[in-house]
Amino acid sequence: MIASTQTNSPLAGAATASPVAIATAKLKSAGLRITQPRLTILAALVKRAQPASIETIHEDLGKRGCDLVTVYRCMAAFEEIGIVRRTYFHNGTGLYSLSLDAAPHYHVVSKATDSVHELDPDTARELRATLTSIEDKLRARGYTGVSHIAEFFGTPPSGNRLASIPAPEIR
Amino acid sequence: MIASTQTNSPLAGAATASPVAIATAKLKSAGLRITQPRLTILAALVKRAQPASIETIHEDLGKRGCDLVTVYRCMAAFEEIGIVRRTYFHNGTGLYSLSLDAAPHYHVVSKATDSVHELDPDTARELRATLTSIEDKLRARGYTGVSHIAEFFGTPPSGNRLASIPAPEIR
DNA sequence: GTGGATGCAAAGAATTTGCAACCAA
DNA sequence: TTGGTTGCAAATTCTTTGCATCCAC
Repeated sequence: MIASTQTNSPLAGAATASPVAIATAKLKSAGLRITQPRLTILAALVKRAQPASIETIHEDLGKRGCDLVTVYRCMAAFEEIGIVRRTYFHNGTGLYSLSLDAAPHYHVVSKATDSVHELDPDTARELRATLTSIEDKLRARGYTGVSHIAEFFGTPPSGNRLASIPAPEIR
Repeated sequence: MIASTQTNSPLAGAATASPVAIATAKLKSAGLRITQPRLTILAALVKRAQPASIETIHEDLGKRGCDLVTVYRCMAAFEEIGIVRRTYFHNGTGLYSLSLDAAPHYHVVSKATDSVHELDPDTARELRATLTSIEDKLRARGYTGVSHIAEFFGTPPSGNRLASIPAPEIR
């Protein structure tokens, strides 16, 4: 679904298309403009590769950073056209991550530190299958605009505190 | 797990114990005090029987209502000892619901209205099994204080108010 | 009596909005 | 050119904190 929306993009079929290129193609096809702040934010998201707060993303921007408000607005726009997903920190603050592939990812968010670990592929696949089938069930019942969130919280074992990129697998 | 923590309560084994009585027993065994605001809040939670915002719960209190801040503090305390669960509305605001049984419930939260529908028992059971097994995996991996959230969002079909919300238990 | 709980006010954090200036298409 | 975007400031919303008073145990 996500991939198919860009078949008429100049980058379609380019297996090596960078995440930023894919995202900008989606921006364009959504009628949104490619601006410097957006490119910078996208680059930061790619680099971080895991859910991060608006605040964190803003800090990640560095020299070419834009206003915090712009990050909020961009993330809202990105979410709307499906290039980022929003999840939540244990206290309810929003966490955003790139979602250029159709398959959502799932994470274990540390309650203590701000580290985020991704579920291992097998576990994620199983969870995704379950959640997707429930979404389908809801659509069959007439629900529209169906989405979901699923997140795990916990304190990581002490040796595992490093939120590396890419996130360590948990099995 | 939750049920077993009150085996030494005077109410243990009483199949007819009211939700409020169960909750107060848990408060007592946690060393917390049984106050009028807490009793009123518990009653409101029982009556509503589905996730609600702090604001909504506060409004539900009516005549015997307490300060909004007290609701916040009580819900935090309740969550800590496991008699309520916190989930999230689509925009990230917290939603609380009683969780006196060990099995968490799952909901479809309407993006438009503030209605909340509970998943049917079979679907919930399947989802719960999947999520619980992942939690177990994390504990085996050394994580502590493991919990999760899982929530569905969508716009319900018009007229589908009957989407299996269990009749509110008021005893 | 005493420490936990509450109310009120005030602070804080997260997020949104208004509007003029700006710039991508 | 022109409407989408941005920055800055201010407003909102949600939640937490300080502290004196109060009350459950």
